[in-house]
Amino acid sequence: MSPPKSGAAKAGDETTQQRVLRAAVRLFAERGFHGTGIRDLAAAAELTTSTLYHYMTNKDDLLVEIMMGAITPLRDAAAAIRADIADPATALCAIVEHHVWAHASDRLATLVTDTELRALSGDRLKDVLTLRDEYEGLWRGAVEAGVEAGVFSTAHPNLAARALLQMATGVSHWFSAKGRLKLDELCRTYADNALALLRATDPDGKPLVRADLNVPSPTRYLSPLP
Amino acid sequence: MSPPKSGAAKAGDETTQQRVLRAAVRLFAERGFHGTGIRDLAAAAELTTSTLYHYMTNKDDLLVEIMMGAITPLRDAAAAIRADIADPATALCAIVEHHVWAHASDRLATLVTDTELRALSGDRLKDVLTLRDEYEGLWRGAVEAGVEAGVFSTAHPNLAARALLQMATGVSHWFSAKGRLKLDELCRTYADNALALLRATDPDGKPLVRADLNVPSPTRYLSPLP
DNA sequence: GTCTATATACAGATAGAC
DNA sequence: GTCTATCTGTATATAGAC
Repeated sequence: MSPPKSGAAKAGDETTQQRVLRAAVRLFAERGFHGTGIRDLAAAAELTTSTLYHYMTNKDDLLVEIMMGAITPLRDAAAAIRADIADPATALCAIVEHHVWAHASDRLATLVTDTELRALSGDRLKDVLTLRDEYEGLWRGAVEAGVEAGVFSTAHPNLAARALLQMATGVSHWFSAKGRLKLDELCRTYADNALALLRATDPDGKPLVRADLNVPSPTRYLSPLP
Repeated sequence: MSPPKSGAAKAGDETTQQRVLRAAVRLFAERGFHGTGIRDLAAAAELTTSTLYHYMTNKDDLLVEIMMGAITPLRDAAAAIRADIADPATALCAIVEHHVWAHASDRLATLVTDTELRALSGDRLKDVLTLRDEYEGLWRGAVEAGVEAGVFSTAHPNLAARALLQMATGVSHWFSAKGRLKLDELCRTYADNALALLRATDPDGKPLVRADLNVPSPTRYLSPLP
């Protein structure tokens, strides 16, 4: 009930915890988890190391927090898309586009999530892996649904799903908002690439392209921010 | 001229330097470069830390050596394929298959190469990046050649090339020789996926599949081992 | 909530005997 | 070529005053 002592006054202001998370995401992405020291982290968040420990329990848990925060909305969005959209080609496009959109617009957090799994072990690793496996399962399911419906044609559906996922995840390695390519055009192109790779066809056997479909905007399935 | 004091007697034996490299590849892949200590490295190579330094200059250069050793043969093979094979679809398949073959059969070294670039800086980073950019350029060129010949159809050839490369590189994250999928079948599937993604067609406009082509074996373009 | 100061362990790398 | 011993710096994390 009492007003906060510092910051967080106006809406849109960043809490100290968010500042810590943002600094960690940037440094973990630039230098890697083990390449980032507590002192680097504290300096980037403009805190002393002791104060830093007031806002986190330890470095490992900070990484888990970043990863969970990146994967959970992806899984929720993919689950919602599969529940909402019956047409396999449209659903797959929506999943691909949401994934690409997230990896481009939250590039560093997704990059950390995809590259620092080996820094974790034990229960922390298990928790993140469980979530990630759920998410991958939704991709596999989307591909399989299309194969069963006769819309997709691929010799190894599971292999294709993994290939598509890794292709789309790669966006976080190079995307720049300053580049020539607009975000929505990028998403559409990856959806088209996915349909092509799966040799998607309409009932007449004609190759299916994204423009034939009514794919919802990638921002449609945003999770409410914490 | 004098016989070596220890090991390296019979052909097929491993020199101490090779043992160091092998240990480094395994540990860097498992724990990451910064997650691997000099002591871990020495223990894995069954040496003391001092003796380890007799076989390497320092940890950074060891990483560079691993990366160069992984990328150089890939670049050489892709360059040879582009020089040898005029047909764009066949050349692209050969490049994809060689890449997948290398990433599956030398999984850990390629994984390290693809994930630890950020551990390098300065000239060391520049050297590796130069080589990697050359390699990526060969992929781009192969895709563009097919687009210009009217064999491939894609809205963003450069984007497609990068997507294909990242898709194929992903193999090093999960492949296991013990799995059900045979290596040659894996290579063929990725080549087919690549043709599909590029919407490759024959002169009659019929979708092209890998079985229509005369693709050389991935082992055809092996570099002689050092 | 924020600080100074520090505990304790380990990092990469080397000296110098044999 | 291999060893024991060690240098020097930095790692994560905490104690305890304010």
